[in-house]
Amino acid sequence: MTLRVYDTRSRSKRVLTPLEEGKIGIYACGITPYSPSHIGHARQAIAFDIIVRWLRKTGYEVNYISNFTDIDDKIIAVSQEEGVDFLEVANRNIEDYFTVMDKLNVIRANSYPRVTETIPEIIEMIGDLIRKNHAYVSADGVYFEIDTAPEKYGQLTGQTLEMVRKGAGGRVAETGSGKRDHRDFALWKSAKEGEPSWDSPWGHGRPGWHIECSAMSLKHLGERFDIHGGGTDLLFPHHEAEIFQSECCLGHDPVVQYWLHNGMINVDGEKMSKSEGNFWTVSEALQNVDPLVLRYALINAPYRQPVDFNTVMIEDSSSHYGRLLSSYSEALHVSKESHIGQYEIESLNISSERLINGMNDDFNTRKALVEIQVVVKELASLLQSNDRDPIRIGEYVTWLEEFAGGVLGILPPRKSASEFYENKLSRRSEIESEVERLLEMRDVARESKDWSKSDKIRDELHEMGVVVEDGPEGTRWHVL
RNA sequence: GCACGGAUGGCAGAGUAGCUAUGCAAGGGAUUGCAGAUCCCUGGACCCGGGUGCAAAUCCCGGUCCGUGCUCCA
Repeated sequence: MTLRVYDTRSRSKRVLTPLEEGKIGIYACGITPYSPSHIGHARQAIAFDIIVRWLRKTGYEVNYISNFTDIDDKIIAVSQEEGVDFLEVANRNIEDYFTVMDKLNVIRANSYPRVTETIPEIIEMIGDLIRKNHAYVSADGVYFEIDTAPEKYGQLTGQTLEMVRKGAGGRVAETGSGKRDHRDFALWKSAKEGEPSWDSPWGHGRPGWHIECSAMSLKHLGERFDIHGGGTDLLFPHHEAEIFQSECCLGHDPVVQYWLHNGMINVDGEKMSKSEGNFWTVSEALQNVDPLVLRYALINAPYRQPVDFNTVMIEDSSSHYGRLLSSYSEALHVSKESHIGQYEIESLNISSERLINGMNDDFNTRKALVEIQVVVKELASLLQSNDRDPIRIGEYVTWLEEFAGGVLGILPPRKSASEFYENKLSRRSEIESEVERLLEMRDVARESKDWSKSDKIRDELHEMGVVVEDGPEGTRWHVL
C-alpha cells in the first residue's frame, strides 16, 4: 500500500511522490522562542516527529528541518521588559524547547536553523523580490506587494483578495504603515530606537515575520522541496506569505509539493494559545504527567484533528500507557530475542498490517494505537497464563519495540523498562516475608470465617502497595 | 460576515455504500465470604431534513451546531 498524505493546498489526500526518488525534504515551522514551550508546541513537534519516523521506516532518506524564529516583536518585548539581550530570551526558551522535547521522545531534526543566522540569505531574497518588482521600499521598511501575484492569494485558505478586503472589517483602516495595501506584508522592518537590528541595503532593521521561513527552507532544502508543515494557525497569513515570497522569488511553482498541517490543542473546547492565556507549558504538565503519557495523549487523535486537553484524556492515556509499560517490562524479563518484521504469531502479522495501512493513510496514529492496544491485551493475557513461552513473548517484545517504540515513540528504553520491572521485583522481595506472615494470619482468619479481620489485613497490605488476589489455586499477591 | 475543517454509542475515536471497528467504561454470567484479577457473554451510535441507489454513518442538496483562520500564534 502506498503512502498518502493530506495536502492542504489541494484539499485532498495525495499519494506521496518525492521529487527525488528515495529522498524527502521536509520543513516544519518551529517556534518563536519568547516563552517556554506549551502543549501545542509539543503536539506539533510530536506530529512531525512521527511523520519523519514513518517516512524513514518506509525507506526514505529524510532531511528534516525545523526552525527557530529567534527575533520578533514578542522576543523584543520580553527582552526589554527584563532588560536583557533578546538572544538571551531566545536561547533560554530554545533550551527549554530541547529539554522538554527530548523528554517527550522527539527525535531531533537534522537541523534547526535560526533567523539570526540566516540574515544574509534573507537580505538576498528581499533584494531579489525588489528587483523582480514584487516588493517595494517604503518609509518604514520593505513590503511585499500582493497585487503583483494576485493569483497566489488564498492557495491554502480558499480566501480571495476581495474576501479579505471585506472580512478585515474595521481593522483595515488601521494599516497606518508604509503599506500600499493593507494586505501587503513586511519583508524588512526598519529598526526602531533601542531594537536589535542588522544592516541592509534598506537601512538598519530586521526581517519581517514570514520571510525567514522562505529563506531558510531555500537555504536548507533547495528551490523545490517535498513537504512543508506547521500548525493550522499558520495557514494564513504565514504560509500563504511564504508561497508569495518563495514562488515569486524563484519564479516557479509549486516550491512546496505537499502542505501538511497539524490541528490545535483545545482546552474546554477552545484553542489553547499564549494570547488566550489558557495554556499549559510542557514543563508544567510534566510535573504531574509522565512524558510518555503526554506523548500518548497527543497522538490519540490523528495529527490533523484538534485534541481536547483535559484531565479525563490524560487519565485515559495514563491507564493505557500503564498497561503497555507493565506488560512490556514483564515480557522483557521472560523473553528471548526475535527478529523484527518476522513474526510467527499470526495475530501480530495481522496487527502489523493494519497498523501499517493506518500509518500509510495520512499517518493515522489512532489506528496504530488501536493495534498497540490489541497486542498489549493479548500479551497481558499470555503473561497471565501458564504458557509463558519465552520465544512467543519475545515476539511480542520485538513487535512492541518495532511499532510502539520505533514508530510511535511511546515505549521507554529497555533499560528503564527493565528497571521498572526490577524495582517491582526487589520491592517484592523486600516485603515478601512480612507479606507472607500477614497472609498466613489472614488465612487463619478466613478459615474461621472472621471476615472483618481478614479484610483488615487485606487493607493493611493494600497500604503497603500489595494487591491480594484470592483464586481457585489459593491466594496470590503482587506489588502495585 | 467570508473561508477551511468537523459533527459516530457513557468517553476517546476508526470506518466514505452492503460485512463485529478498537480500547476504556457499563451490564450479565463463571469464579469468589466479599473485593480484585481472569475468562465468557451483552447492550448501545451514526446532528436534522430532503434526494440518488436494490442498499447510505458513508454520495448529493439544504439546514443546525462546534472549532479554526481572516490580527501575534504550533
